[in-house]
Amino acid sequence: MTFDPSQLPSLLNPEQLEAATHVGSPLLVLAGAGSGKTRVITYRIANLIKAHDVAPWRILAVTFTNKAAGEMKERLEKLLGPEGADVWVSTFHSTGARILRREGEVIGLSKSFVIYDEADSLAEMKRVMKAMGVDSRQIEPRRILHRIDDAKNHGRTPDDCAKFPAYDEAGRLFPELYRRYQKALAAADAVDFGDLLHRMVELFEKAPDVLEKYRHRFRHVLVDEFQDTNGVQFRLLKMLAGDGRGLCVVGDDDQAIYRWRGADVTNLLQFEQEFPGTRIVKLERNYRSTQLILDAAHSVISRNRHRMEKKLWTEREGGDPLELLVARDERHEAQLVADKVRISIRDGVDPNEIAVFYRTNAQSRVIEEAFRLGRIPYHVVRGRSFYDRAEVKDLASFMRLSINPRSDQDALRVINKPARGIGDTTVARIEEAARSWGLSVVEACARADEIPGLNSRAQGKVRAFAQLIGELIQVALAEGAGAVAEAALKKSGMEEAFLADGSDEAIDRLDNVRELVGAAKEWDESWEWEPDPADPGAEPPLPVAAFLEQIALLGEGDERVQGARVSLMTLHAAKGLEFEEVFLTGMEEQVFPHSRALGEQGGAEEIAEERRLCYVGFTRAKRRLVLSLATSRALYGDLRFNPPSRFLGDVPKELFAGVGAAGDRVRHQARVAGGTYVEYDEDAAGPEIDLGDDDGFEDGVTIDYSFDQRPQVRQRHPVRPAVFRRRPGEVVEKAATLPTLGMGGPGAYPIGTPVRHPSFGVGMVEGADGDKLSIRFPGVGVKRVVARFVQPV
DNA sequence: TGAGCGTCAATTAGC
DNA sequence: TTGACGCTCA
Repeated sequence: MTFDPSQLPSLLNPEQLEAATHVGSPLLVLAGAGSGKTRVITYRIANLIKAHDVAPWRILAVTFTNKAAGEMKERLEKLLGPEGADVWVSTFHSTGARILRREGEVIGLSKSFVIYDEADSLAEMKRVMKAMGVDSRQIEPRRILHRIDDAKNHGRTPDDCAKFPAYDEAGRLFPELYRRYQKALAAADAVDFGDLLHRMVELFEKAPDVLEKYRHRFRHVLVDEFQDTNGVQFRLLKMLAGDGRGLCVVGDDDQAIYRWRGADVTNLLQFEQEFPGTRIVKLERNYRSTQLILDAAHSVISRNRHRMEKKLWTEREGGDPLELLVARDERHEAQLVADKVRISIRDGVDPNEIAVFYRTNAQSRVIEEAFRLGRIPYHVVRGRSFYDRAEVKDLASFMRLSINPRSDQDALRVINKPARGIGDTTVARIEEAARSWGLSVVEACARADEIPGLNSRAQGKVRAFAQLIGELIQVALAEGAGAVAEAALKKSGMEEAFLADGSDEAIDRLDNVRELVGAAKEWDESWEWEPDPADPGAEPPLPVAAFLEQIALLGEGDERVQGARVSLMTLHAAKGLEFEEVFLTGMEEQVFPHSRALGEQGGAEEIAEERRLCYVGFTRAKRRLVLSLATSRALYGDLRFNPPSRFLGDVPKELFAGVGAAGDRVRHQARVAGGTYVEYDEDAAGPEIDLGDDDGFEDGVTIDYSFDQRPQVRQRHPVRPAVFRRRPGEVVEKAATLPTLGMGGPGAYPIGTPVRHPSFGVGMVEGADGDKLSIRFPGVGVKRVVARFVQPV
């Protein structure tokens, strides 16, 4: 139970030991996949406390996800007992929330500010745009929010942004939108996720004494997944860590897969320059996978440039060869995977130790279907689906109003939920009144009789809403989170409305909100306010407030565990996990690497990131790695024939089982009905594609996949592709061949074909895309119509 | 208010 | 193909 530092040499390998015990200079731990980094971090913390007499509350350990933070806390408490609970282990964002909650008054935040999630922010931005008269169809609110987030990640205020030249309408409006958005947040006493970091910088800059307090307090700062840090996060770290003597960062540049989210690997790559005197420790010994899997992973990742050289090794030599499943199409692929999984389970593999990965969420559908059909228990690992449900958010909004009635966002969300006769017009009048009086929506509602334009019936309903919130406030002041949740559910009429509806869907929703009530009650039982040793005078927050903070920042969290099931997830979601058997599906160009990374806007860095993603996927596997691809795939409504992923080609074929392995030359041959042949050349980066003729079929497409000239798969695709594409969006062939769809009968519509359309008359085919034809009709112009609506003339 | 329909677009997703 | 969104009509 109690940790003894003298045991460390027997618990850790030499590199881990150094990482865990080195003190006196900044420390960068390059921790390869499966090298035991969490172990190192926890032992390091334990060692600081036990061997160096550092008070637990002087240590700050930052992670990216609540899950990681939770696991670390748990381990620490196991190692150190109650003392472990005094270490600040939290995400960047919770750290921000915690400090802002305490000190935010300096920058105009009350102690009860709310945290907006994306949906809240989006709604707020839409309102800002509307108020400014900006057409939200012309300028996407999402895009603006993204830019705001980006600005915050770089520490830029609206004024800073105004200094940059604007290239378009959106750019011209941006600073003002940003400014007004921030103003709206401030008025609502709210912050968004970006603010939790950005405003902390603001706080530290405005109040050096506050910064000094925390800098002095946190003698040791540890950061996990350091490759995922962005600009502000690094800035905050630098502020807190000073010269960096107490700073220890742990990360792996090969697992940097969040550049698109603002993460900047250069934080890691240039850490040494930033903090001279940095000690670098590499953890290359892997405790997870077989050597064979590591070799495969290395063959993929080693093609990236600009990486910190490292190579994983393990004592688990050899291992089972990789497997490659080549399927006709995505359904077949799912089928093959399901079959293999079923066999594994039958042979005794724990379903919880099996995972299926894919690049995009859309791919999960067919896999789920195959699993359902095959009666294989599975679950799809997603983000925070529970708390994102509309009904759950509604109830949470009521709860937020109970501690912060100024949050217009929440007020507007639930003012008519369930429907209580406060329509759009009434809401608009309330908003207008609130604006002119400088009051919040709830405050304005309380003065319903003074709002211009409301008839007495509307006044009554509006006043009742204000009263409802007033009652919830009373409950919040006197009782726990559970009581508030329950009161909100009952008094708002939500429960009644769901029951009155009675449909399966309504009952389902009711179950969800009841679950939130249950979660709040459970929270009340287990939560207790622990004063911070460094700040004993702080007064405890209301239990509801603490609960809401928790769920605002929480992901799926403690997902209710329900028995043995196979996990389905995206590659991104797979980071940090491990499984005995891993199935990596969709190993095709355009799918993985994703077309977005290959297209015009995709550069070398995008491909490199896809490659890292592949590396992450491979290194999740402990014992067995199965890769699969589909030679044809229905995507965005039409059929694509994607060559095998270049990542397959990177893996030496000796690592694969059976004849014909990846890395061989792959040749496709296809013939399209209607006499249209498509030439398809690919550069050497991907396998060689050759779509020729000579399949002997009248229509349909035949594709040969051969590996080293030995035919592996030869099959006829019964569906004829409308168009072949070389790159997304680019029509390669001039003629379009259409599937047999009703009226037109089999046949092609080459360019120049005259056709008749029931409403536009006779026109000439100019092109095709999917099952749509572009046809020029005299006097009408070019129309895109569904092929089955036209007939050849 | 909500169902129904046309249009448009189409990774990844942490807090 | 699917899904989200905004608009119209009952």
